[in-house]
Amino acid sequence: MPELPEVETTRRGIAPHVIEKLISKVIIREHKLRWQIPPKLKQNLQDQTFHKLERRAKYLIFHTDTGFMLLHLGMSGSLRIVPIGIKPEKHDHVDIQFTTGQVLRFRDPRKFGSIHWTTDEPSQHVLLHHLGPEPLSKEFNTNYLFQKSRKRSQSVKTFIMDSRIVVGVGNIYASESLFLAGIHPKRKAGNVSLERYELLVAAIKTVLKSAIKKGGTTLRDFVSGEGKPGYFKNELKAYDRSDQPCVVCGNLIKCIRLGQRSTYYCNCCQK
DNA sequence: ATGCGGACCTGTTAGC
DNA sequence: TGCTAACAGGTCCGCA
Repeated sequence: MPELPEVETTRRGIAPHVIEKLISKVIIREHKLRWQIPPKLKQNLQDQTFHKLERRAKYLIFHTDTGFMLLHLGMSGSLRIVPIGIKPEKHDHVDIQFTTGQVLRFRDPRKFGSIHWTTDEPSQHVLLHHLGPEPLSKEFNTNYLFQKSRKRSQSVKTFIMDSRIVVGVGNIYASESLFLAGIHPKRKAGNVSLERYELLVAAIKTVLKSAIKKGGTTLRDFVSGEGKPGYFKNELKAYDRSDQPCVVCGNLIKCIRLGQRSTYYCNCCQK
């Protein structure tokens, strides 16, 4: 369930259990996720300690004395803290055990997630260096987005989902942000005014912040290992609401495909 | 350079 | 009820 708020929630949830704890054992049951897990990961982590856990886009960056482990949850990945001794289930691919008696467990049924190791500055990593600004940073502002959008013919929705433009806007929050900003998802990015980009930037920040806040309420679930899905579902105004009345005008929410992804909007409120 | 479609996987659900 | 097809929160790659 990882969009940016879920990744951030995961980071906050697991950090107290993994930071400055001694790693006693690493178990890799499935080496091939989206890419091969580095064969040396095990020995790199053995007897090490994570000093810092950062998030960049949807990547989690674990700092050690000798390098960095980068982890992406893909579409179906999750990280849990469980006590040592709990039997792994079918899609529990990686365990990192600590001398505290706890295990950081990586589960990913669809195997779209990935784990990497780098000794370079993580921002220079081949998968990170091209990334656009964080949506909640000052760098991501009206002028930036407006400039980037000029002469773009693609839809504004696929535009804001492009990680080179801005990171962390996934399929759910793209629909939600455009709804909040009153912009039709199919409109050409180059054809949206400065004034409306101001609304969109504000909407993206508002939606993500509020979802992170909601995610905060499920920290306990993440940590204990029983993640309750759908905790923000009732906050959604457009996503997954096909044929249900728009909360603003009452017209039925529509669903179309854009870039092979379901896209929800109100034909009356979004122009 | 930009933008699109395909690919990677498995689980769940809708439809016949 | 049982099988099949479509679809799911991401994002990289290659081609036009």
